[in-house]
Amino acid sequence: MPELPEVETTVRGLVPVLQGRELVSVEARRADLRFSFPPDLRQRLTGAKVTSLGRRAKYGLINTDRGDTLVFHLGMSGRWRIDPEELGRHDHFVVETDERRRLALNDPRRFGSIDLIRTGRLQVYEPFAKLGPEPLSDTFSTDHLVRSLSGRSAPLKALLLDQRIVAGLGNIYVCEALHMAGIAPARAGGRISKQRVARLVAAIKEVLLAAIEAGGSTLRDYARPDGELGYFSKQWRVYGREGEQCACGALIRRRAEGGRSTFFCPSCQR
DNA sequence: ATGTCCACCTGCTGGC
DNA sequence: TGCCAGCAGGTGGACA
Repeated sequence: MPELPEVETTVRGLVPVLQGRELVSVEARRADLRFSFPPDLRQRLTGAKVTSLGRRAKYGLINTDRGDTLVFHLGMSGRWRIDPEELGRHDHFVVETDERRRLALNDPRRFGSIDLIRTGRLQVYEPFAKLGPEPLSDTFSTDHLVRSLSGRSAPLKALLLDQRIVAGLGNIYVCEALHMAGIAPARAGGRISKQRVARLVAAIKEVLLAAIEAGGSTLRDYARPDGELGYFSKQWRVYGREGEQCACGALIRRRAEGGRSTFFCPSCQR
């Protein structure tokens, strides 16, 4: 379930296991995730101490005292398993700490990735270079979004999924934020009043914060091998609710666009 | 440049 | 019960 809140929750879940710990064992069980990591990754990580963890957009960051940052992306189906009893065929990357805690990056579809980057070069790291602002930062403002949408004819929903405009939103939270802001997903990006853009910016921040909060309370579900959805899935107002009643009474609709499903309320989203 | 579609990969669900 | 189509949280490349 990896959009920004899930990655944030994952990173917070890794902190107690990894922060300040030495990596005594690093095992790559298969290298062909979305792309292959550097061949010296294992050597550079083994014996290194984790100094801190972080997140950029949907990427998790694990910093070491050797000046390297392990960058991971969970793709569609990735998650970290904490202290798995045994390893399965989708546990592609496994580390063990000096406290004998074990972490396995599990990703059946292998759309995720890991990479090892010099920490000082993260800003010029290619996948990061084009990313837009963090949605929860002050840089992500009404002015920024108005500028980014200006003159664009693509559906607003598609533009919000563009990580160059705002980094970290995915299909679920875009649907939820648009519903919260009362804006139709198909509306052209450049044809939304500033006032409504302001409402949208607030809705995006609100829905992400709420999801992080809910995720934080279900961290254990997250790390578990069965990979259940966090509690926030129970708070979805439109996502996954085709045919159900919106709070306004109308029926929620689903529309497929470019291979993705959009859920919306035709009555309160205009 | 912008907009749109598709491939990448595996697993699960629902309909027949 | 078994099979198969359809669908799934992301990303980036191809194309018009």
